[in-house]
Amino acid sequence: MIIDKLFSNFDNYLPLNSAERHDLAGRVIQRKIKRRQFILQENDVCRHYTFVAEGCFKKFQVDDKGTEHNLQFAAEGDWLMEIVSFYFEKPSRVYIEAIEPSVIFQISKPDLFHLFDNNSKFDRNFRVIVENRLVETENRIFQAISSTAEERYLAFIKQYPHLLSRLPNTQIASYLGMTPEFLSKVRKDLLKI
Amino acid sequence: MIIDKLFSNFDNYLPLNSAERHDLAGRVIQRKIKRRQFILQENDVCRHYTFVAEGCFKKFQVDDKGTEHNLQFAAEGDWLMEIVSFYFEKPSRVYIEAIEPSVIFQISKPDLFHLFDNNSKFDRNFRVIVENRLVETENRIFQAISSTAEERYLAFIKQYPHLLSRLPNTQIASYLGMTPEFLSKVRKDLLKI
DNA sequence: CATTACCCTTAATCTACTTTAAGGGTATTT
DNA sequence: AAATACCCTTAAAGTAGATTAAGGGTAATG
Repeated sequence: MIIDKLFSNFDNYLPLNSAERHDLAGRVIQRKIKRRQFILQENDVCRHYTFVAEGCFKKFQVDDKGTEHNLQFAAEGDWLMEIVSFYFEKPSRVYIEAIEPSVIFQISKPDLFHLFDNNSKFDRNFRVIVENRLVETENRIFQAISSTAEERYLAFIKQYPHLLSRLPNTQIASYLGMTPEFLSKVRKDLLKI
Repeated sequence: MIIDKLFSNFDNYLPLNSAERHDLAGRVIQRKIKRRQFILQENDVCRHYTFVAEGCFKKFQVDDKGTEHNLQFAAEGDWLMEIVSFYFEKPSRVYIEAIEPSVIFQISKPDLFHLFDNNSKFDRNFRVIVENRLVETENRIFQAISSTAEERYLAFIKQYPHLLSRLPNTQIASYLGMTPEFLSKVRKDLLKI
């Protein structure tokens, strides 16, 4: 069953017993998402926490010139959200779009808060999910302000080897904060060594 | 009383009643920190969540060449932590140093978990503290990968006007990912317009 | 009071990265 | 099968920002 991927994700934190799994299953919605389909657009309110069971998404923001900048990729086993929009019901500044045909589980704010109120293990688990995300973003900031384009690309390869073959280089360049042309040069120079 | 600054910080989330304030007060340690004093060094384990009641800190990471890169400033009312180090008791990769004489409140992991276990309001509040931090870091990533040095400096002025006069430009340049010399140029060019 | 340690600025030179333009390859759609 | 939309690469020219070096100002320290 595909929902087992959701259950076993919690084994990384505080694992759920069968009653808790049942509670969770009753509160999530399973959805099939096509390639190029958006599950969140700018100015919409983010109504769900999303767990990716299969496939891959990109979360990105668009600047004044209309250029997209990827903030996060999320593949199998990853969580996705736009926190301010979700908790404060503000319009989202980001888009979330499927890069591959995907299967996700989504949970709404009322359902999530119901879980929080009935069992503090959910509070704890979702705090850890956010904490993990914070660790990733702080690492990225350090790299963005301290590394060259080549160093950032090498760090990406090391951290996300499973994504490398699945993503077009244009998307990786956007994530790493450089142009696709320059990424192409970086890759060529690395082969020479 | 200076501890009221800690209590009233929670008014931004779920405010504490007097019993909860009493519980919290019994679990935090108040410390006076001198300018240039470190409260966390690389390779030490981060044993506390820190709340800044007075003064200002910088959290930074050092690259291979020995250059410091500021990840965060924390002044009155801000929270500071090195999440991975704190929760997993791993050696910290960052330093935290006082920029001004400061007063802080610190809470250890056992004391924090005691609060979590006895009252889920603390779980909830500390989740929101981490969420707020995540929002800030995601905004910074977007700026780091999409903006010029001038745009990043203008955004900094707008977001942290209270820090501008308290920090030397060398520290701001390190936070924004540029050299102090170039920040000086950016500031000069802005005056001309 | 003298001295050292920062800190800010300016300017010349250098380089990492962007922009623009173009050509060929491979999916996706019709 | 043709047409369109992506995608990757290369290369020339342009620019944002780094590096190096130097001078002067002001705050911390003996």
